Amino acid sequence: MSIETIIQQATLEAVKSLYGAEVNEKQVQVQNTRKDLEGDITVVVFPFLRLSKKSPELTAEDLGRYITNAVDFVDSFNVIKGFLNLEIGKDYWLDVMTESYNNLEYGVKQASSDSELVMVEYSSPNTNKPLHLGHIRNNLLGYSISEIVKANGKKVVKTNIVNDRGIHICKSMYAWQKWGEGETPESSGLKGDHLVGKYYVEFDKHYKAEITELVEKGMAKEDAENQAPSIIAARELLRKWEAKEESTIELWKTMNSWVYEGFDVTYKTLGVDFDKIYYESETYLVGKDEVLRGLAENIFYQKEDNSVWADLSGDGLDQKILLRSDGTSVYMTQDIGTAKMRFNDYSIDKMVYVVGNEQNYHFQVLAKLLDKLGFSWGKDLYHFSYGMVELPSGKMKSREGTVVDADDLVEGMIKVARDMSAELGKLDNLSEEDAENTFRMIALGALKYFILKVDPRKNMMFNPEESIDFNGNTGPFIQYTYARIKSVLRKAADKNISISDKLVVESVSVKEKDLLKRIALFPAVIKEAGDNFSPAVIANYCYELVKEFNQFYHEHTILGESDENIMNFRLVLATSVGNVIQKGMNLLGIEMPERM
RNA sequence: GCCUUGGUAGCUCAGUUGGAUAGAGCAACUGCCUUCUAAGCAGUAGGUCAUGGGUUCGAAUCCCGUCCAGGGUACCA
Repeated sequence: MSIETIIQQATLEAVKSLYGAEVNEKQVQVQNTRKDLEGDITVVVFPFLRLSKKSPELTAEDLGRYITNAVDFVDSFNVIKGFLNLEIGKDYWLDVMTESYNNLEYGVKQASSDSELVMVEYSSPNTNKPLHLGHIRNNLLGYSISEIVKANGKKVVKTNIVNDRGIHICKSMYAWQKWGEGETPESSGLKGDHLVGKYYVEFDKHYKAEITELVEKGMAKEDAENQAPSIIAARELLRKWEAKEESTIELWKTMNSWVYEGFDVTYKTLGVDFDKIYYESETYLVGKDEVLRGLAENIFYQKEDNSVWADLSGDGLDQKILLRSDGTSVYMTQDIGTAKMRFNDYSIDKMVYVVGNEQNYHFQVLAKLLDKLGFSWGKDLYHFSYGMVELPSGKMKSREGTVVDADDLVEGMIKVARDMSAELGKLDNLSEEDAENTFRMIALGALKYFILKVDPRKNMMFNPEESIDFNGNTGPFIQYTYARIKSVLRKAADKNISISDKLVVESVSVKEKDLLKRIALFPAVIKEAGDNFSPAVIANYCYELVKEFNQFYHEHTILGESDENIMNFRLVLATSVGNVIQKGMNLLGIEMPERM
């Protein structure tokens, strides 16, 4: 049980015993004591004043005396205004340290066979262009919350729904047919997804030019957009695809396979993975069947032009189209099919969709539709809605060439890590392979931390000019501290200093106690991150812990300490800090280098 | 128009279920490498928490209004 809970219970008892009144747990506010004041844990007594009918000071005195007597861990107390500050004895802190020292999984709950099964959908790329910075945020968030949910004792299935069909891929296919001259990833030296993306851009260029030309000839813009030769050709390809025309399917398969090879490289670089991948080409017909069933059961209705609609006006939403007048599927239809397949494949207790906040409305509607179709899990789906990544120039737009490509970004960061490392004269005695691996860890640590430390719900700003920092509140700062801890432990081992968790110390200093307070908080932090689906909670926690350790590290010697007990204590403390930050950063998908 | 999310230091961001004097990093300026790794540490400066009201012992936090910005809004995904 955490110290906060113990104090909370004790306060409840105290109020009951002293004033004869029951109070709600929520009225007991327990918090960490301000740094500059005496004490460790503070109880706010204002809520009890009307029960005690005394001044805040006297009420706090009453409670302080009671709690000090009742709880072994509490050594003493002081009162400032309406705040009761309790001092926790060293035994409690030593217990926390021993636990976090011995248990590498400290703070983490293990899943059991009857644990809840959570499916997390993330990434969900289109196959017509490479991944960019926005996808990076999606992938990192999806991977990280999967890890965090696991750490909260749930079973997790990571899934990816690949949007491999539709007009967008046909655009790339058409452009490649027309202007590609048989170019392949091998012949061009381009990564597969970049090659296909190149033809998507090529398509758009010609398409735009055709529209301009038609408009100049006096056609209305809307008509021009529908009658430009390129778009007509792309639609023709889509029709052939749906009719399973052999050469079209063949081309589609080939180009998609190029893209998948490219994506796999990017996923591997980012360190994300999936347990199960779905393809919309395999789910959209399932969705269509479900919609037709809904129509037969009068859940949906059909208009004169044969399009199928859902009326959600009774739920405070609008009319929503589910099948076009030509009978083809829309995005929503596919999501219904995908959901059905998933719930057939797994006994999912909770479904989480990691999708940008521009689709908030879509998922509101999806939940309602699934519910109407009789899927019990429909209304419980959780849309993990994250904000966009903005550039100083505004939104990322592929047409305007303002997208930040995922592969380029990572490549650039590795280069900066390498250069900076050389400048600082680090890692000179490592093998080239080990050094390269470390640069990669640092670069990705910087990128991942930069993205995950901000509240996922908010839009975030990324300035490519200034790029991502390696100093201050960053991933590398945390990795650096970790590497130094490892270095101390290596040196201790070299000197044959054995570390024991049988701790014999007279007292715990203020700085040491601050560190132990943080460590004691770790299980609660994991829970909070899990409850709120927020990697940022973990990131900011790790930073605070590391910052405090760095201050400690500069003020105290560890290996040079003359008192053997104190040296042993500090080695255990350093190890505990190392364990906790490694675990925390791993929940963010960030690897920790032994040296840097 | 309607729905929705946000606005905290020059910039990027934290800020626990309403609690004590508003917190970091970057950028600027000052110190500190013969001391376990200076990707570090210590310090200076920088704030009308968009704005006006309300709720109460107490508001960046909760409620209402206003301004500004982002997103969505029926055959794109």
